[in-house]
Amino acid sequence: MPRDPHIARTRLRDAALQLFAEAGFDQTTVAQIAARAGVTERTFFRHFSDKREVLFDGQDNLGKALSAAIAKAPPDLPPLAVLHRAFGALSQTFEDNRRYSEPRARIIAQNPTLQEREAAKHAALTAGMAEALHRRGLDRPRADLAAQTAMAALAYAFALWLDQPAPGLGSYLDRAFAELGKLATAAPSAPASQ
Amino acid sequence: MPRDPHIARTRLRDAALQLFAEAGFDQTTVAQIAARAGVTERTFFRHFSDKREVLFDGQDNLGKALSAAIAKAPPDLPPLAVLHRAFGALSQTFEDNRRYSEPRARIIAQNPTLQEREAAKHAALTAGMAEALHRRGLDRPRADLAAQTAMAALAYAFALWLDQPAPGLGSYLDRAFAELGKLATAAPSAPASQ
DNA sequence: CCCTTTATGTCAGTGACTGACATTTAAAGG
DNA sequence: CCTTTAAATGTCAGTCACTGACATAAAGGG
Repeated sequence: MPRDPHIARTRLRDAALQLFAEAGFDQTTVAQIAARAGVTERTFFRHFSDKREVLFDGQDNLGKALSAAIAKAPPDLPPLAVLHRAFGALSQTFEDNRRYSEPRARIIAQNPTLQEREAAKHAALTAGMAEALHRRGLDRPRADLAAQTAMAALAYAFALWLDQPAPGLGSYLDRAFAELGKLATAAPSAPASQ
Repeated sequence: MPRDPHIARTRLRDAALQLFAEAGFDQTTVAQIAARAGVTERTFFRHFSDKREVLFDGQDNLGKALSAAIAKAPPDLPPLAVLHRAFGALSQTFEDNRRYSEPRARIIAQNPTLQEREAAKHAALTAGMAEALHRRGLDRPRADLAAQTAMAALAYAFALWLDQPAPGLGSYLDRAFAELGKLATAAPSAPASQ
Protein backbone atom coordinates (compact mmCIF):
# COMPACT_ATOMS: atom_id res chain seq x y z
CA MET A 1 0.00 0.00 0.00
CA PRO A 2 1.09 3.58 -0.69
CA ARG A 3 1.77 6.42 1.74
CA ASP A 4 -1.04 7.75 3.86
CA PRO A 5 -3.12 10.22 1.87
CA HIS A 6 -4.42 11.74 5.07
CA ILE A 7 -1.16 13.50 5.88
CA ALA A 8 -0.93 15.18 2.49
CA ARG A 9 -4.54 16.23 2.74
CA THR A 10 -4.08 17.71 6.18
CA ARG A 11 -0.89 19.53 5.21
CA LEU A 12 -2.65 20.97 2.16
CA ARG A 13 -5.59 22.15 4.23
CA ASP A 14 -3.36 23.82 6.80
CA ALA A 15 -1.12 25.42 4.19
CA ALA A 16 -4.15 26.79 2.36
CA LEU A 17 -5.67 28.26 5.50
CA GLN A 18 -2.40 29.96 6.40
CA LEU A 19 -1.84 31.41 2.96
CA PHE A 20 -5.42 32.57 2.57
CA ALA A 21 -5.20 34.33 5.91
CA GLU A 22 -1.82 35.88 5.10
CA ALA A 23 -2.29 37.01 1.53
CA GLY A 24 -5.97 36.53 0.71
CA PHE A 25 -7.70 33.90 -1.38
CA ASP A 26 -7.25 35.45 -4.81
CA GLN A 27 -3.63 36.33 -4.24
CA THR A 28 -2.80 32.76 -3.28
CA THR A 29 -2.07 30.27 -6.04
CA VAL A 30 -2.61 26.55 -5.82
CA ALA A 31 1.06 26.09 -6.69
CA GLN A 32 1.99 28.05 -3.55
CA ILE A 33 -0.30 25.93 -1.39
CA ALA A 34 1.15 22.74 -2.81
CA ALA A 35 4.70 24.01 -2.35
CA ARG A 36 4.11 24.86 1.30
CA ALA A 37 2.52 21.46 1.84
CA GLY A 38 5.49 19.77 0.17
CA VAL A 39 3.52 18.19 -2.64
CA THR A 40 2.66 18.89 -6.26
CA GLU A 41 -0.12 21.03 -7.63
CA ARG A 42 -1.56 17.88 -9.19
CA THR A 43 -1.82 16.28 -5.78
CA PHE A 44 -3.84 19.21 -4.52
CA PHE A 45 -6.45 18.58 -7.19
CA ARG A 46 -6.51 14.89 -6.38
CA HIS A 47 -7.61 15.74 -2.85
CA PHE A 48 -9.83 18.74 -3.54
CA SER A 49 -11.96 19.20 -6.60
CA ASP A 50 -11.23 22.93 -6.65
CA LYS A 51 -9.20 25.62 -5.01
CA ARG A 52 -12.24 26.67 -2.99
CA GLU A 53 -13.15 23.23 -1.78
CA VAL A 54 -10.18 23.07 0.57
CA LEU A 55 -12.05 25.50 2.83
CA PHE A 56 -15.08 23.24 3.05
CA ASP A 57 -13.42 19.97 3.89
CA GLY A 58 -15.43 17.76 6.21
CA GLN A 59 -18.75 19.44 5.60
CA ASP A 60 -20.54 16.27 4.53
CA ASN A 61 -20.03 14.81 8.00
CA LEU A 62 -22.43 17.42 9.29
CA GLY A 63 -24.97 16.47 6.66
CA LYS A 64 -24.75 12.80 7.53
CA ALA A 65 -25.11 13.49 11.23
CA LEU A 66 -28.19 15.59 10.58
CA SER A 67 -29.77 12.95 8.38
CA ALA A 68 -29.13 10.34 11.03
CA ALA A 69 -30.66 12.49 13.76
CA ILE A 70 -33.71 13.11 11.58
CA ALA A 71 -34.11 9.43 10.81
CA LYS A 72 -34.15 8.30 14.41
CA ALA A 73 -36.59 10.88 15.73
CA PRO A 74 -39.99 9.60 16.93
CA PRO A 75 -42.14 8.78 13.87
CA ASP A 76 -45.13 10.90 14.91
CA LEU A 77 -43.18 14.08 15.62
CA PRO A 78 -44.19 16.96 13.32
CA PRO A 79 -41.53 18.02 10.75
CA LEU A 80 -40.30 21.25 12.30
CA ALA A 81 -40.06 19.60 15.69
CA VAL A 82 -37.93 16.86 14.17
CA LEU A 83 -35.56 19.41 12.72
CA HIS A 84 -35.50 21.50 15.88
CA ARG A 85 -34.52 18.38 17.76
CA ALA A 86 -31.86 17.38 15.23
CA PHE A 87 -30.25 20.81 15.49
CA GLY A 88 -30.37 20.60 19.24
CA ALA A 89 -28.61 17.26 19.18
CA LEU A 90 -25.75 18.79 17.18
CA SER A 91 -25.50 22.10 18.99
CA GLN A 92 -22.63 20.83 21.10
CA THR A 93 -20.67 20.04 17.95
CA PHE A 94 -21.19 23.58 16.73
CA GLU A 95 -20.04 24.95 20.06
CA ASP A 96 -16.88 22.85 19.93
CA ASN A 97 -16.01 24.03 16.42
CA ARG A 98 -16.51 27.68 17.11
CA ARG A 99 -12.80 28.55 17.08
CA TYR A 100 -12.40 26.93 13.65
CA SER A 101 -15.53 28.55 12.23
CA GLU A 102 -14.39 32.05 12.99
CA PRO A 103 -11.20 32.45 10.90
CA ARG A 104 -12.83 30.49 8.14
CA ALA A 105 -15.81 32.84 8.17
CA ARG A 106 -13.46 35.82 7.95
CA ILE A 107 -11.82 34.45 4.80
CA ILE A 108 -15.13 33.59 3.19
CA ALA A 109 -16.57 37.01 3.98
CA GLN A 110 -13.90 38.62 1.83
CA ASN A 111 -14.54 36.68 -1.33
CA PRO A 112 -17.69 36.44 -3.47
CA THR A 113 -16.81 33.13 -5.06
CA LEU A 114 -16.33 31.61 -1.62
CA GLN A 115 -19.69 32.96 -0.53
CA GLU A 116 -21.11 31.33 -3.59
CA ARG A 117 -19.67 27.99 -2.60
CA GLU A 118 -21.03 28.43 0.88
CA ALA A 119 -24.49 29.17 -0.43
CA ALA A 120 -24.29 25.98 -2.47
CA LYS A 121 -23.20 23.93 0.54
CA HIS A 122 -26.04 25.42 2.49
CA ALA A 123 -28.47 24.41 -0.24
CA ALA A 124 -27.04 20.90 -0.38
CA LEU A 125 -27.37 20.52 3.36
CA THR A 126 -30.97 21.67 3.15
CA ALA A 127 -31.69 19.22 0.36
CA GLY A 128 -30.22 16.41 2.44
CA MET A 129 -32.47 17.29 5.35
CA ALA A 130 -35.47 17.39 3.07
CA GLU A 131 -34.53 13.97 1.74
CA ALA A 132 -34.30 12.61 5.27
CA LEU A 133 -37.74 14.02 6.03
CA HIS A 134 -39.08 12.50 2.86
CA ARG A 135 -37.85 9.09 3.95
CA ARG A 136 -40.00 9.53 7.05
CA GLY A 137 -43.07 9.75 4.83
CA LEU A 138 -43.44 13.46 4.17
CA ASP A 139 -44.08 14.41 0.54
CA ARG A 140 -41.23 16.20 -1.22
CA PRO A 141 -42.67 19.69 -1.57
CA ARG A 142 -43.56 19.84 2.10
CA ALA A 143 -40.23 18.28 3.06
CA ASP A 144 -38.39 20.98 1.11
CA LEU A 145 -40.49 23.69 2.67
CA ALA A 146 -39.87 22.37 6.17
CA ALA A 147 -36.13 21.95 5.59
CA GLN A 148 -35.72 25.46 4.22
CA THR A 149 -37.80 26.97 6.97
CA ALA A 150 -35.82 25.18 9.63
CA MET A 151 -32.55 26.28 8.04
CA ALA A 152 -33.76 29.86 8.26
CA ALA A 153 -34.34 29.32 11.95
CA LEU A 154 -30.89 27.79 12.35
CA ALA A 155 -29.32 30.76 10.59
CA TYR A 156 -31.24 33.09 12.90
CA ALA A 157 -29.99 31.25 15.96
CA PHE A 158 -26.46 30.95 14.60
CA ALA A 159 -26.14 34.66 13.90
CA LEU A 160 -27.26 35.62 17.40
CA TRP A 161 -24.97 33.02 18.91
CA LEU A 162 -21.95 34.16 16.91
CA ASP A 163 -22.58 37.68 18.11
CA GLN A 164 -23.08 36.66 21.73
CA PRO A 165 -22.43 33.03 22.83
CA ALA A 166 -23.83 33.56 26.30
CA PRO A 167 -26.99 31.47 26.70
CA GLY A 168 -25.78 28.78 24.30
CA LEU A 169 -26.88 27.78 20.82
CA GLY A 170 -29.65 25.57 22.18
CA SER A 171 -31.46 28.50 23.76
CA TYR A 172 -31.16 30.55 20.62
CA LEU A 173 -32.62 27.66 18.66
CA ASP A 174 -35.64 27.54 20.94
CA ARG A 175 -36.06 31.25 20.46
CA ALA A 176 -35.69 30.99 16.69
CA PHE A 177 -38.38 28.36 16.34
CA ALA A 178 -40.63 30.36 18.62
CA GLU A 179 -40.16 33.42 16.37
CA LEU A 180 -41.01 31.24 13.41
CA GLY A 181 -44.30 30.34 14.99
CA LYS A 182 -45.11 33.98 15.69
CA LEU A 183 -44.27 35.00 12.14
CA ALA A 184 -46.47 32.35 10.59
CA THR A 185 -49.46 32.91 12.84
CA ALA A 186 -49.30 36.69 12.53
CA ALA A 187 -50.45 36.36 8.93
CA PRO A 188 -52.49 33.20 8.43
CA SER A 189 -53.85 34.51 5.15
CA ALA A 190 -52.55 37.44 3.14
CA PRO A 191 -54.70 39.89 1.22
CA ALA A 192 -55.69 38.68 -2.22
CA SER A 193 -52.79 39.16 -4.58
CA GLN A 194 -54.46 41.01 -7.42
CA MET B 1 -21.31 58.19 -29.24
CA PRO B 2 -20.43 54.55 -29.84
CA ARG B 3 -22.58 51.70 -31.08
CA ASP B 4 -25.40 50.46 -28.94
CA PRO B 5 -24.06 48.02 -26.35
CA HIS B 6 -27.52 46.57 -25.91
CA ILE B 7 -27.46 44.77 -29.24
CA ALA B 8 -24.16 43.03 -28.55
CA ARG B 9 -25.36 42.05 -25.10
CA THR B 10 -28.59 40.63 -26.45
CA ARG B 11 -26.85 38.73 -29.23
CA LEU B 12 -24.40 37.28 -26.71
CA ARG B 13 -27.20 36.20 -24.41
CA ASP B 14 -29.13 34.52 -27.22
CA ALA B 15 -26.05 32.85 -28.66
CA ALA B 16 -25.09 31.51 -25.24
CA LEU B 17 -28.56 30.11 -24.59
CA GLN B 18 -28.61 28.39 -27.95
CA LEU B 19 -25.17 26.86 -27.58
CA PHE B 20 -25.75 25.76 -24.00
CA ALA B 21 -28.96 24.06 -25.07
CA GLU B 22 -27.33 22.43 -28.08
CA ALA B 23 -24.03 21.25 -26.67
CA GLY B 24 -24.20 21.80 -22.93
CA PHE B 25 -22.59 24.42 -20.74
CA ASP B 26 -19.19 22.80 -20.26
CA GLN B 27 -18.81 21.86 -23.89
CA THR B 28 -19.45 25.42 -25.00
CA THR B 29 -16.55 27.84 -25.00
CA VAL B 30 -16.83 31.58 -24.60
CA ALA B 31 -15.00 31.95 -27.91
CA GLN B 32 -17.84 30.03 -29.59
CA ILE B 33 -20.47 32.22 -27.99
CA ALA B 34 -18.66 35.36 -29.07
CA ALA B 35 -18.20 34.03 -32.57
CA ARG B 36 -21.90 33.26 -32.97
CA ALA B 37 -22.75 36.69 -31.63
CA GLY B 38 -20.35 38.28 -34.06
CA VAL B 39 -18.11 39.86 -31.44
CA THR B 40 -14.87 39.09 -29.65
CA GLU B 41 -14.31 37.00 -26.58
CA ARG B 42 -13.11 40.14 -24.82
CA THR B 43 -16.44 41.81 -25.49
CA PHE B 44 -18.23 38.96 -23.83
CA PHE B 45 -16.33 39.58 -20.63
CA ARG B 46 -17.04 43.29 -20.82
CA HIS B 47 -20.76 42.53 -20.69
CA PHE B 48 -20.73 39.56 -18.32
CA SER B 49 -18.35 39.10 -15.45
CA ASP B 50 -18.11 35.38 -16.15
CA LYS B 51 -19.29 32.65 -18.44
CA ARG B 52 -22.06 31.71 -16.02
CA GLU B 53 -23.38 35.19 -15.52
CA VAL B 54 -24.86 35.31 -19.01
CA LEU B 55 -27.58 32.95 -17.78
CA PHE B 56 -28.55 35.29 -14.97
CA ASP B 57 -28.85 38.54 -16.85
CA GLY B 58 -31.60 40.83 -15.62
CA GLN B 59 -31.94 39.22 -12.23
CA ASP B 60 -31.34 42.43 -10.31
CA ASN B 61 -34.44 43.92 -11.87
CA LEU B 62 -36.43 41.34 -10.00
CA GLY B 63 -34.71 42.28 -6.77
CA LYS B 64 -35.45 45.95 -7.25
CA ALA B 65 -39.08 45.28 -8.08
CA LEU B 66 -39.46 43.17 -4.96
CA SER B 67 -37.87 45.80 -2.76
CA ALA B 68 -40.17 48.41 -4.20
CA ALA B 69 -43.25 46.26 -3.64
CA ILE B 70 -42.18 45.62 -0.06
CA ALA B 71 -41.57 49.29 0.58
CA LYS B 72 -44.99 50.42 -0.54
CA ALA B 73 -47.02 47.81 1.33
CA PRO B 74 -49.28 49.05 4.17
CA PRO B 75 -47.08 49.85 7.19
CA ASP B 76 -49.03 47.71 9.66
CA LEU B 77 -49.07 44.54 7.57
CA PRO B 78 -47.19 41.66 9.25
CA PRO B 79 -43.91 40.65 7.57
CA LEU B 80 -44.95 37.42 5.87
CA ALA B 81 -48.09 39.07 4.56
CA VAL B 82 -45.98 41.83 3.07
CA LEU B 83 -43.82 39.30 1.27
CA HIS B 84 -46.77 37.20 0.18
CA ARG B 85 -48.25 40.34 -1.31
CA ALA B 86 -45.00 41.36 -3.01
CA PHE B 87 -44.72 37.94 -4.64
CA GLY B 88 -48.31 38.15 -5.72
CA ALA B 89 -47.71 41.52 -7.33
CA LEU B 90 -44.92 40.02 -9.41
CA SER B 91 -46.55 36.72 -10.26
CA GLN B 92 -47.67 38.04 -13.61
CA THR B 93 -44.07 38.84 -14.45
CA PHE B 94 -43.10 35.28 -13.61
CA GLU B 95 -45.90 33.94 -15.77
CA ASP B 96 -44.79 36.06 -18.69
CA ASN B 97 -41.23 34.83 -18.41
CA ARG B 98 -42.11 31.19 -18.12
CA ARG B 99 -40.95 30.29 -21.62
CA TYR B 100 -37.56 31.75 -20.79
CA SER B 101 -37.37 30.17 -17.34
CA GLU B 102 -37.92 26.67 -18.59
CA PRO B 103 -34.97 26.12 -20.93
CA ARG B 104 -32.82 28.08 -18.52
CA ALA B 105 -33.82 25.80 -15.64
CA ARG B 106 -33.03 22.75 -17.76
CA ILE B 107 -29.52 24.03 -18.46
CA ILE B 108 -28.89 24.93 -14.84
CA ALA B 109 -30.10 21.56 -13.64
CA GLN B 110 -27.34 19.86 -15.59
CA ASN B 111 -24.43 21.78 -14.13
CA PRO B 112 -23.24 22.04 -10.52
CA THR B 113 -21.39 25.32 -10.99
CA LEU B 114 -24.55 26.88 -12.38
CA GLN B 115 -26.54 25.62 -9.44
CA GLU B 116 -23.96 27.24 -7.26
CA ARG B 117 -24.45 30.55 -8.96
CA GLU B 118 -28.19 30.20 -8.64
CA ALA B 119 -27.90 29.50 -4.94
CA ALA B 120 -25.84 32.67 -4.59
CA LYS B 121 -28.38 34.74 -6.52
CA HIS B 122 -31.10 33.28 -4.40
CA ALA B 123 -29.23 34.32 -1.27
CA ALA B 124 -28.64 37.81 -2.60
CA LEU B 125 -32.31 38.21 -3.45
CA THR B 126 -33.25 37.07 0.02
CA ALA B 127 -30.82 39.52 1.59
CA GLY B 128 -32.33 42.33 -0.45
CA MET B 129 -35.82 41.45 0.73
CA ALA B 130 -34.64 41.33 4.32
CA GLU B 131 -33.08 44.76 3.87
CA ALA B 132 -36.36 46.11 2.52
CA LEU B 133 -38.20 44.68 5.51
CA HIS B 134 -35.64 46.20 7.82
CA ARG B 135 -36.29 49.62 6.32
CA ARG B 136 -39.90 49.16 7.35
CA GLY B 137 -38.81 48.93 10.96
CA LEU B 138 -38.32 45.21 11.51
CA ASP B 139 -35.09 44.27 13.30
CA ARG B 140 -32.49 42.51 11.17
CA PRO B 141 -32.63 39.00 12.63
CA ARG B 142 -36.40 38.85 12.28
CA ALA B 143 -36.21 40.42 8.82
CA ASP B 144 -33.75 37.73 7.71
CA LEU B 145 -35.91 35.02 9.18
CA ALA B 146 -39.01 36.32 7.45
CA ALA B 147 -37.25 36.77 4.10
CA GLN B 148 -35.80 33.28 4.15
CA THR B 149 -39.07 31.74 5.21
CA ALA B 150 -40.95 33.53 2.47
CA MET B 151 -38.38 32.48 -0.09
CA ALA B 152 -38.95 28.88 0.96
CA ALA B 153 -42.64 29.39 0.28
CA LEU B 154 -41.88 30.97 -3.09
CA ALA B 155 -39.68 28.02 -4.02
CA TYR B 156 -42.48 25.66 -2.98
CA ALA B 157 -44.99 27.50 -5.15
CA PHE B 158 -42.58 27.86 -8.04
CA ALA B 159 -41.76 24.16 -8.16
CA LEU B 160 -45.43 23.16 -8.23
CA TRP B 161 -46.16 25.78 -10.85
CA LEU B 162 -43.28 24.70 -13.09
CA ASP B 163 -44.58 21.17 -12.92
CA GLN B 164 -48.18 22.14 -13.60
CA PRO B 165 -49.06 25.75 -14.53
CA ALA B 166 -52.79 25.19 -14.31
CA PRO B 167 -54.19 27.28 -11.44
CA GLY B 168 -51.54 29.96 -11.79
CA LEU B 169 -48.62 30.97 -9.64
CA GLY B 170 -50.83 33.15 -7.43
CA SER B 171 -52.88 30.19 -6.26
CA TYR B 172 -49.78 28.17 -5.56
CA LEU B 173 -48.43 31.04 -3.51
CA ASP B 174 -51.57 31.12 -1.38
CA ARG B 175 -51.21 27.41 -0.88
CA ALA B 176 -47.53 27.70 -0.01
CA PHE B 177 -48.09 30.30 2.68
CA ALA B 178 -50.97 28.26 4.04
CA GLU B 179 -48.68 25.23 4.31
CA LEU B 180 -46.18 27.40 6.09
CA GLY B 181 -48.76 28.28 8.70
CA LYS B 182 -49.66 24.63 9.18
CA LEU B 183 -46.03 23.62 9.57
CA ALA B 184 -45.34 26.26 12.18
CA THR B 185 -48.46 25.65 14.24
CA ALA B 186 -48.05 21.88 14.14
CA ALA B 187 -45.06 22.25 16.45
CA PRO B 188 -45.32 25.39 18.53
CA SER B 189 -42.70 24.07 20.92
CA ALA B 190 -40.34 21.21 20.34
CA PRO B 191 -39.23 18.72 22.96
CA ALA B 192 -36.31 19.90 25.06
CA SER B 193 -33.13 19.44 23.08
CA GLN B 194 -31.07 17.43 25.54
C1' DC C 1 11.85 -10.98 -3.02
C1' DC C 2 8.25 -10.25 -6.34
C1' DC C 3 3.76 -8.50 -7.22
C1' DT C 4 -0.08 -5.62 -6.55
C1' DT C 5 -2.32 -1.65 -5.12
C1' DT C 6 -2.65 3.11 -4.55
C1' DA C 7 -0.73 7.70 -3.85
C1' DT C 8 2.07 10.87 -5.99
C1' DG C 9 5.08 13.03 -9.75
C1' DT C 10 5.67 14.75 -14.50
C1' DC C 11 4.17 17.01 -18.49
C1' DA C 12 1.56 18.93 -21.96
C1' DG C 13 -2.57 21.14 -22.97
C1' DT C 14 -7.19 23.69 -22.74
C1' DG C 15 -9.95 27.37 -21.53
C1' DA C 16 -11.55 31.12 -18.42
C1' DC C 17 -10.36 35.60 -17.31
C1' DT C 18 -7.40 40.16 -17.15
C1' DG C 19 -4.56 44.31 -18.26
C1' DA C 20 -2.77 47.47 -21.62
C1' DC C 21 -3.20 49.67 -25.70
C1' DA C 22 -5.08 50.47 -30.38
C1' DT C 23 -9.19 51.16 -33.22
C1' DT C 24 -13.77 52.07 -34.52
C1' DT C 25 -18.39 53.96 -34.17
C1' DA C 26 -22.06 57.38 -33.66
C1' DA C 27 -23.50 61.49 -31.93
C1' DA C 28 -22.77 66.39 -30.73
C1' DG C 29 -20.72 71.04 -31.78
C1' DG C 30 -19.02 74.31 -34.85
C1' DC D 1 -19.98 68.86 -43.78
C1' DC D 2 -16.22 68.25 -40.90
C1' DT D 3 -14.05 67.75 -36.47
C1' DT D 4 -14.13 66.30 -31.98
C1' DT D 5 -15.05 63.17 -28.39
C1' DA D 6 -16.46 59.47 -25.51
C1' DA D 7 -17.99 55.05 -25.28
C1' DA D 8 -17.77 50.41 -27.19
C1' DT D 9 -15.14 47.11 -29.33
C1' DG D 10 -10.81 44.84 -31.19
C1' DT D 11 -6.08 42.97 -30.52
C1' DC D 12 -2.62 40.66 -28.00
C1' DA D 13 -0.01 38.73 -24.52
C1' DG D 14 -0.14 36.60 -20.30
C1' DT D 15 -1.63 34.16 -15.79
C1' DC D 16 -3.76 30.55 -13.53
C1' DA D 17 -7.24 26.97 -12.51
C1' DC D 18 -8.01 22.49 -13.86
C1' DT D 19 -7.51 17.86 -16.68
C1' DG D 20 -5.85 13.61 -19.09
C1' DA D 21 -2.19 10.34 -19.89
C1' DC D 22 1.59 8.08 -18.48
C1' DA D 23 5.52 7.19 -15.35
C1' DT D 24 7.31 6.44 -10.70
C1' DA D 25 7.43 5.36 -5.84
C1' DA D 26 5.86 3.53 -1.51
C1' DA D 27 3.87 0.16 1.32
C1' DG D 28 1.97 -4.60 2.18
C1' DG D 29 0.84 -9.51 1.09
C1' DG D 30 2.29 -13.83 -0.68
